[in-house]
Amino acid sequence: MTYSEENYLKVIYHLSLASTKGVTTNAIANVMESKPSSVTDMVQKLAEKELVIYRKYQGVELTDQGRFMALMIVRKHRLWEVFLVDKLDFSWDEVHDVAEQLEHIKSEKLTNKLDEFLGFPTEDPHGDPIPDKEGKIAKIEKQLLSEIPAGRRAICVGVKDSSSTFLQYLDKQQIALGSTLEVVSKEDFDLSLTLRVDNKEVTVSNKIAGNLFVKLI
Amino acid sequence: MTYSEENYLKVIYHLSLASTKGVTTNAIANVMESKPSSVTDMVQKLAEKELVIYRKYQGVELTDQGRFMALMIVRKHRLWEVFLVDKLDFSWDEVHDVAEQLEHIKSEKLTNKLDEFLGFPTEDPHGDPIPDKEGKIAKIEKQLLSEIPAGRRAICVGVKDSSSTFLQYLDKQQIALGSTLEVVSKEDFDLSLTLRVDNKEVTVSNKIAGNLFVKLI
DNA sequence: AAATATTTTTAGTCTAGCCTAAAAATAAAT
DNA sequence: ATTTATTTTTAGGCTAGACTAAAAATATTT
Ligand SMILES: [Mn+2]
Ligand SMILES: [Mn+2]
Ligand SMILES: [Mn+2]
Ligand SMILES: [Mn+2]
Repeated sequence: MTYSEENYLKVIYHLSLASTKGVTTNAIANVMESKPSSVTDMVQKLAEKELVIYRKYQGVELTDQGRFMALMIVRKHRLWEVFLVDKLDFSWDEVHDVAEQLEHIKSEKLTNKLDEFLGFPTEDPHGDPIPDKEGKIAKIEKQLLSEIPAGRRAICVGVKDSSSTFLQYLDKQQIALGSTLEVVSKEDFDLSLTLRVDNKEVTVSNKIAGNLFVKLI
Repeated sequence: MTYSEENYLKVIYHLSLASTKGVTTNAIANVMESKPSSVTDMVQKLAEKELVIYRKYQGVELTDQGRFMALMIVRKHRLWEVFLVDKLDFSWDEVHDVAEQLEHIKSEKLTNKLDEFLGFPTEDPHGDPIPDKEGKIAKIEKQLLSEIPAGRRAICVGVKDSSSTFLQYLDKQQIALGSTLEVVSKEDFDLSLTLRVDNKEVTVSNKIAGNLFVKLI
């Protein structure tokens, strides 16, 4: 498995979570910031290796083997993110690019020892679940903050967008995983929300609320 | 800097320690398990980038910039080896291959935070010195065990060969870094040595003794 | 249903990093 | 000082993984 093949598998895995149909060539190209023709090439190679099922013009789906490989990459990515934050004091907006590299290190022993060293974490610093060594991944109970009606309280449990601009915005608003958010009111006009966080009121746009995962309490 | 360029620089660095002259094409090809023609190719690219000085048929030497880059790769390699042994309970014969991968991770912050997390170690699990972030590397005082005369005592401080067969042999003989070795006698015929280690006597061949670094006490 | 737009695939190129085989330079032996 | 052996370089090829441009298939409008 090359570095590049691993990246394709991971992207296909993430895209396949969003839709039940086959993952399209263009969608992959967009995420990878490459060209559809390059994607077609690679997808045909992955099909040769039986990591995906490919039918011309119909997109691709992961095989069981392909999904397992993708999950192992996701596992490594998220474990390394935990390592960086918990052990090396990185902040949650600094870990992604380094984890993109570390996820390709090939050593089962390393992955499993790291998992143990970190205390078998179940979630990464962004609230995403960490697959175990068998590829089992917990389904985390969560909704988007934008779907919560006024008057309800919820705990922040994850982010949909984990770009550093978004994460730094949350830091500035003092919103972290585990924070309790009360939806004070919701504007009909732009769907912006007024929240109470730590006894302070903040207003966030619908776009912000649509990228924060919460759990009602 | 590609993965491959980094490997070349590192190999050139290691070979340049052994001889004062330019590092030869064949020597590089041997270590890299590749062909001299491939080496010539790459060496010309590195010369373009001013990482080495190359004169046809005369071998290469690192420039200051090239040496610094090589040292940063060596630094990462050895820090990761310490991490694997100290934090993840790898044994000293299991770390090299994984460190070969980890040494290519590009993040100064990661390297320096890791260094700090490990308590700024000065040596790796094989007794090799770890360059600091400026590229300074301590010269460790050491001799080969094969050069120690009978009757003297010495502390084991490093290995020249760090193949897992050799390291496992040392484990079996209960020789570790820090062990005190007394040279009880030396055979004239084959230069084999009888040592006292932990009040037990062991006989080791000249080949073994030629791969163990010690410091007289 | 036909026309138009979009998506996807194919065909052909390019570069990095490897290779083999042949030529050129250097080193060693006679 | 030649001849012979070794080392190194050049020339030409191959594959992975990207690209552009053109063709083919599918989706959307009219
Ligand atoms: Mn990430
Ligand atoms: Mn994450
Ligand atoms: Mn090593
Ligand atoms: Mn080492």
